[in-house]
Amino acid sequence: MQNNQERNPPKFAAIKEFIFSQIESGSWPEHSRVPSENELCTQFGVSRMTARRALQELTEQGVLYRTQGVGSFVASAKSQSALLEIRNIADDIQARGHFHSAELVQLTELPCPAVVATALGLNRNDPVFFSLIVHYDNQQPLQLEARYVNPQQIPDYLKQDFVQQTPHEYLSAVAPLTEADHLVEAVLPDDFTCKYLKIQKTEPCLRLTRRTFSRGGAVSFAYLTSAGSRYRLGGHLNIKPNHKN
Amino acid sequence: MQNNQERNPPKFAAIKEFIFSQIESGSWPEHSRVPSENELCTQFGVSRMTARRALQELTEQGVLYRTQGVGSFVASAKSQSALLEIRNIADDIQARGHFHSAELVQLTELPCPAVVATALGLNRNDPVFFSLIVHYDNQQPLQLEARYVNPQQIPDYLKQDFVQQTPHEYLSAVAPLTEADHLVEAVLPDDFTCKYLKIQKTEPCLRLTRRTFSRGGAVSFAYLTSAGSRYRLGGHLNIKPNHKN
DNA sequence: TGCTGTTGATTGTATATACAAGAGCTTCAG
DNA sequence: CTGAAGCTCTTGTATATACAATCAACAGCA
Repeated sequence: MQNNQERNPPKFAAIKEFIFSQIESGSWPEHSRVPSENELCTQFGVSRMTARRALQELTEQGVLYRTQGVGSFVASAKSQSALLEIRNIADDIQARGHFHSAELVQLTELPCPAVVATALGLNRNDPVFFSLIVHYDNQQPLQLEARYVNPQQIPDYLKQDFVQQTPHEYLSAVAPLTEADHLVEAVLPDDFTCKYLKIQKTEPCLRLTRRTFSRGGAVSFAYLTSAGSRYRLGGHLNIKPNHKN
Repeated sequence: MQNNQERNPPKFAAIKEFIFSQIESGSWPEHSRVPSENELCTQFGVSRMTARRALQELTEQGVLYRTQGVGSFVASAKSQSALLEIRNIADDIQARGHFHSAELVQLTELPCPAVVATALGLNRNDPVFFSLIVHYDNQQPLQLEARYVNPQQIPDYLKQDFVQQTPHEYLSAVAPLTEADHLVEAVLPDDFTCKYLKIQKTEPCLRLTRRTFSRGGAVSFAYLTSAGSRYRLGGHLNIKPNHKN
């Protein structure tokens, strides 16, 4: 795997990439059927065991699920990534600028996901501003933040610090969350997170959520995703109450 | 997998169990060679692809590692699980009793692991008491606790609640940790955790550590492992400062 | 001694084939 | 109309075979 010197790209890898790209581009939506083993055989001119291996590995990676006697299907985005759907937009807007130890890699407008709508008191599919920020600590990517901003609260938002907090300040800001929010969960990283945090697909991550408020109401909602192993050193995750407002 | 009704136990599974049992019992120590694919073919009277599948899956599970041209070897216990070494003892002592919503599934004495020695102020390989506790919430396994108890502090330990705290109380007790401890990390579950929390190998877990103290010093050290998905409902992880001492 | 090439063992990839098991559908008898 | 039987497609397991790629060890030569 690590010694892949373009010697002889395996056929099953090509099939995997084909299937993954179809899902990634949205051509094959959630829970839709993917070609059966035999169909892949004829499409790619390979034996069934080779086609099978591609489907098998994608299943182990959580991209597909299969049922004997029925077929293979695209797993839900929830099990893959909430960010997968916007990945195609992101590649164009990388590296917008540097602010302290953080980097804004994406800034766009999106229809509001359900979770965010609830958190910000908006309606589903109302427009929200979406930004993606990588936080660094001594040149090492430490945390990926997906931030949704309430457009109705932009004036208040601009008064807040944007990307100027250190990662430690971000983490210590978690405490004043309301009970309705997820506090922390463990997830497998999506491709986006892998890319920016420079980790493997199999390395579990920590995800925290944070809401900020002003007198006018909820201003922003953010997912803060960190590589689990980056926090095994003592002191990083020194959560303490931090009620400033 | 879940519909294993003893219909037709696959041959590759039998080979996997054989290899795993050899490692578990210590017959095949770390980094020792395991039989090659062809050797397993003749030993078990199967084809190479079947023997290969057994080795392959054990490699994916972190039990073995393989090198082309060389062979297959037993992975270090560190990459498997710190609990693997005592798994053979555990099966006998399951379901000792029920205390509220927790179940003590193992109780034994062990040489002190390095991490625990540091946490409790003991020397490496000093004897410690080890207990394994499954916490339930409404019949659903919620958390697996691996608790190491300082034998020198047993009197103080017996004064503390044993398995009578609710999972929520356990989590809220995290706050008074010293900075030297890991607070929270995301890990992939070992076989033990899979078994007791009824989750898949691929579902990432949250792991917290907790130390308890008395006037005499550190009393116990525990790993608290929870299925990540179990805590996505609001309110479970309501961490707040809880300095009772 | 030191280097090179060969050889054998082992794992990686791939094909062709076969049968079992599960799920959905059609057909047909009652 | 209903239920049972059968058909077909799908995935799961298994075999036999072949070649490629990698590594260790050995033999032979300078």
